[in-house]
Amino acid sequence: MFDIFGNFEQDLEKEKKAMERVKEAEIKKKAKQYEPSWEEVWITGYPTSTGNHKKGIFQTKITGKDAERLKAVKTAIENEEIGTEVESLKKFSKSHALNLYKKLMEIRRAEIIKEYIENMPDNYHLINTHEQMEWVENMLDVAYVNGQYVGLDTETTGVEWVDRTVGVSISFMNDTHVYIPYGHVTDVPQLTQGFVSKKLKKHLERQGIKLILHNSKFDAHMLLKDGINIRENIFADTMVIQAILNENEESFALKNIANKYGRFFNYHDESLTFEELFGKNPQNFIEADMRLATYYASKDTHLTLLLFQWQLSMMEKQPNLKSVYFDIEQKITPVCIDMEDIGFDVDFHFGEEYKNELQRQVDDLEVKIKKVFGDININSSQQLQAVLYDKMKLEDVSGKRSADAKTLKKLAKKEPRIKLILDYRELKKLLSTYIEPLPQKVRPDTKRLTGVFNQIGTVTGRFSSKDPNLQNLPYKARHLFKAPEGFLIYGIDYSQIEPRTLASMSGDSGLRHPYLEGIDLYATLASNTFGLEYEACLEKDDETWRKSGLPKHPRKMMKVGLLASMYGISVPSLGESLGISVAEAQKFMDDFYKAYPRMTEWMDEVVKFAEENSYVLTLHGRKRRFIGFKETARQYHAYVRRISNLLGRKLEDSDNIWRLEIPRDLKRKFWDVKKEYSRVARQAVNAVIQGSASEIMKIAMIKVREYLKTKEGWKLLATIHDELLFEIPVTATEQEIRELEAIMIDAVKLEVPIKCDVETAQVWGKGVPFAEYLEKGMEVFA
DNA sequence: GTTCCGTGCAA
DNA sequence: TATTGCACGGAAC
Repeated sequence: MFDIFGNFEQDLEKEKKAMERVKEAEIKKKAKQYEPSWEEVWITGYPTSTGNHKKGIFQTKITGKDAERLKAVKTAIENEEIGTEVESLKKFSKSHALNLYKKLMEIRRAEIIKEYIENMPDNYHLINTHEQMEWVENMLDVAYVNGQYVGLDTETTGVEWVDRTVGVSISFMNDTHVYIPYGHVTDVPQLTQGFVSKKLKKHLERQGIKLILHNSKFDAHMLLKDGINIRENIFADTMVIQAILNENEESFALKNIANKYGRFFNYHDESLTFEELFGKNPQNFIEADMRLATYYASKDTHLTLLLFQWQLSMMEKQPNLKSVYFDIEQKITPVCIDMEDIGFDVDFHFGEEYKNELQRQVDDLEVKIKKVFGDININSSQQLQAVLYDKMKLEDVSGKRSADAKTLKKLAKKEPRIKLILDYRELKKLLSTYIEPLPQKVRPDTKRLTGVFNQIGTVTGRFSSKDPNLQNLPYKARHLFKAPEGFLIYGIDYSQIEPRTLASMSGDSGLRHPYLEGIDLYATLASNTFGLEYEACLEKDDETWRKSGLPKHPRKMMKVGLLASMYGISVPSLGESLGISVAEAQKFMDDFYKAYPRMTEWMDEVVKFAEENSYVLTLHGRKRRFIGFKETARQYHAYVRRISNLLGRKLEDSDNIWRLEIPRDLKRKFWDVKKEYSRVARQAVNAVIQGSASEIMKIAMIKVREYLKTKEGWKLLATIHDELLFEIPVTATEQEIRELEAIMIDAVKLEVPIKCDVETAQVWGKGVPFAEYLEKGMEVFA
């Protein structure tokens, strides 16, 4: 009986399923015939023949660059610049769109090239005869005699040390712009490199000619290979000036600056970049139509001259900035060129030995680690996380499954074998980032290792360094660099330059006191903050502070504490880094600020200034701008007032916002604004101190360069923020070294004395105090 | 090949 | 939930 019903039910079920299949088939058929709309393809998506939903292109995961490309393609198709190139929009996928982007760029490029050639301005000239060269020389003469600006730029085979100049463009104030090729691959006649170099050398090295370039260091290095030294005549570098006018600039490429500000100097052009025109391979430029090359090259110097004149007018309105450029940055450029040209002497023998030794140790550790943690790639944080947190089930102390050194050190307390990974990381980093690659990066022509120093590499005024970064070499990697036979390396560093700057600028007599008296800064600060005797705060006294109940040695606390106040650290972070409780950290900072009221007041004033002006000023008038801070500050203070009203009392900095009895939504909004406000407030105070200290160094470097000109064989090798490195003949006298030190000390007059420490070394990083070297002689290095 | 992320070095 | 930087290796596209 049940069977019958069972069968019946089964039949019914079959029937139902059959009908569903028909329905599905119909849907599929419909979907197959379905032609998605333009909107669906890009934005909303549409149903597919398999019954799934096809996502719109913008609904899929897209990286920033691709998003831009896709938008460009969409717009180009909508404007009928290109077609979709598919029969059905169903075939229009993201990858198809990205392919279309390449085509689109190709079409635009061809279009622009054609246009450039057709519309060549009649004041752009190709120079390829002796008569024309004579004409150019005449104009250079006139410009020199009349003190007129001369725009200058080189075209090259690339940006490496092995690359060479293939042509030079020059722009004159009479609106004449020329390109002189000598290394192109072309049927068009060219003057020879030797001829052009000889002629240009005569004019470009003439003392006082006012050369205007964009990224002048590059051209200076390139021209030097043809025997032309322009570094003394770089009157203005428009890239550097732009950084003084706006340190927040997204891109300092000439074309980008021109596109952004061109309307202010009557330059209307959606100019393409070199890469957009010629692709990544410089060879394409060298082989390009000479008319196009002339157009492109001439336009660059033309543009540079126009940009400079606009920048000059902007600096006239802000005299501080004008002097920051002409008194500091302009004169720093040749110092950079010197350093980049000289470089370090490398100890290849030591490098080879050390490399092999490190390699052995790394291999050894790798074997041990794989035995313990399995066959994983130790360099992969992802794989390491999986082993530590999933396989070994270690406690996630960071809350983020971190595998960084800080976290691993904590984990190592429960699992000592993690120490192997820490050791591996340390040695592997040293080997693969420094010891192995650095010796290979020496310049082929000089066999010395040169880096690039960027005078506008930071928003505060400090230098940055790259290729390689000579400012962050670990101690052990510094040993790769030595003084050549007959020379010594000298390191002269400013002692506590940032605290001194703070003491000077804030006018806090308490802060100035230890410097004026020549006693220990941190012990003095600790003495005043904790109310202990000065003597008890020196680190040789390890007893008094214990009895007083302080959590750490007061001098050590003070070192971190002062740094904390200059960086604007949060109290919990200070507690963390000192290993004390938040309450203890809070009390510490309260006491510190109370002991140095003028310093505290000054910091508040800096923030207040930033709130009112959206920028702060350094000692020499450099600006650090915080766009939008006025508004952030307004919102922040409005929230503080609102919350204070709700609480019926003043909201304190030490209040924990999350524990207050106010609406949750308000807490979140306040938290976000406060975060941004505090971040900028920290940056503002730090920018004044760091920026002013960096100016002292820059001014010192300018004066040092003049001094070195009077010495045979003395070289400035590098700047590491508060330190200068020199290569100096062993024959140098104490008197001479003291003169050099004095130049740094006297570079800028502060309200406190400035002090330097001098170190002498044969190998970088293995130096001894100068006094010790004087006493013991070369023996001291044995 | 490009780009992002995590990590780690310096003052 | 600390300022300013740059380089490397892995991973995803």
